[in-house]
Amino acid sequence: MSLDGQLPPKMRLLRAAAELLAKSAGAPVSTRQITQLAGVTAPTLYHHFGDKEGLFDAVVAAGFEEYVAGERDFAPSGKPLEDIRRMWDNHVQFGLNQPELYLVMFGNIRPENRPAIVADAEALMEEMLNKAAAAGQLNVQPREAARSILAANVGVTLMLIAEPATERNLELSTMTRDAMIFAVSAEPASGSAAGDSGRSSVVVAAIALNAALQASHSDQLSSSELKLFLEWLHRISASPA
Amino acid sequence: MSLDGQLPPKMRLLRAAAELLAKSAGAPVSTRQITQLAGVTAPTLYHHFGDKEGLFDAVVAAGFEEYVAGERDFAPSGKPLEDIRRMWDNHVQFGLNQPELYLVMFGNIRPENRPAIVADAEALMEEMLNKAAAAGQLNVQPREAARSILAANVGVTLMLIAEPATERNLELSTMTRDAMIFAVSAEPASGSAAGDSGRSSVVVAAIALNAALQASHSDQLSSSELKLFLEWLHRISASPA
DNA sequence: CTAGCACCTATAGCATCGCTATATGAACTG
DNA sequence: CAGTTCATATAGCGATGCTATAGGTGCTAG
Repeated sequence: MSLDGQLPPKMRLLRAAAELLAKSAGAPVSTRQITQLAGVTAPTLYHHFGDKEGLFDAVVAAGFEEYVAGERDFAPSGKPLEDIRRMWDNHVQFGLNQPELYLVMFGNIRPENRPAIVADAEALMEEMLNKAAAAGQLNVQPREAARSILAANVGVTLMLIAEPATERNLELSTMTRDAMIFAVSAEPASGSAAGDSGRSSVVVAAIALNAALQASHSDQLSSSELKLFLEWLHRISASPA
Repeated sequence: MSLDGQLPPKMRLLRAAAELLAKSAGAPVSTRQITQLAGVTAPTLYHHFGDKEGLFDAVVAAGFEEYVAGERDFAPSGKPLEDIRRMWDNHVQFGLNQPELYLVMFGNIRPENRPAIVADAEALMEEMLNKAAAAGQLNVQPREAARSILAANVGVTLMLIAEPATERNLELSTMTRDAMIFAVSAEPASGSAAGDSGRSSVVVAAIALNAALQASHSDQLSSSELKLFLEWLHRISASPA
């Protein structure tokens, strides 16, 4: 009805679905609404997307690419940990800007459904954490750290979405963010009398070396040697604090 | 059909809904399924609960009371922070035991829908944190700490639910849990750090690890393994830029 | 005992939902 | 121009959430 531009119906369906999904606050969006807004009839939808969920997945995928693009845009700050902070903030902002989309992406994930997007988000975070690890700023395995940080990031975003926009307190985000990053980083942390929270420098160095090795393809060791070497490295860096 | 006990229809509807919701993995549950299992016809449902969502809310409320009861059961440990750890673990376990119920409770929360349950959960956590604060073990306001911890707790639980049960790694939970508790506790801490020492390469990391390994007698590797490991480390360290 | 009354439940059906069997048109290929 | 493939439309099926209406059930009052 209003999206009758010259765009191909597939695109019009995507936009219509995204638009309806965005404005209808939580209420279910019917395929008939979508097809009508797109100026198309039902079979067209099912021809292109197979399923209502297929269409929604496509919308989510598009939104996710936008999200990833936003995350990748500002990487080049020299400080990896600072980049992770911005990544966190960007994640939260994305969720608050498009709450419905975000809820579909992260609020309804079920085992068989789609760990795909979550896995991508984890990979993105891990990639950034690898730089921190290579710089010796990481206390734990990048993968574990990425999962942990992302989990907290999602939890905070969901909680912020849940409360009315007027009384959203972003301090919840920054506080949790810094708590997670601090707990994961190899910063001084020192001075604490209780002091077993920081891990030994062996572990930190091993983690750093591991990340550095995987980043640069050193040819000082044969592949079989490297394999064993990495295994030992992993054993060291996985040792309990 | 099978829940024809002498229980009143209202209770039978609740149990039928809970049972169907629990076993149907994510698939939508129809009112017809529920009423049939409860041995009741449609209007009965709407007379008692007004709405399908009303019925689900009742199920959620019942489940939440069970959850709260579980949380309150073991409070009396002398150490508040230890209690919070158990509270966290109990939360995660509840989510993993009844994933569908949990997803309805925490996965779909929208501003107008029901911050009620979340608020209750926050209050529960805050109550426990107040004891920690009274003992001088807290670094921030109990309310903020409660919100932050609960957000991370929900995020972790959702992430664990999202991945197949076979490869669930509970270490994600304990790691995030301890990170949050540590960041909130009255240790020196100081959340955001700025310290960055220059970026390091494979060589630098290897040298660092070498030094660290020789300084501390790690027992993760046998002596023969360690010897070969150090040799390789040396080879890497000696490699040209 | 019966009349009234509030409560609870059943019959039947509406509007809408996601989806599809089938057919028609357009566009490219030989 | 014939044949094939892709894309859209017509019409309708089964299932869904929900309801207008009516029919029992148990009570207390007369």
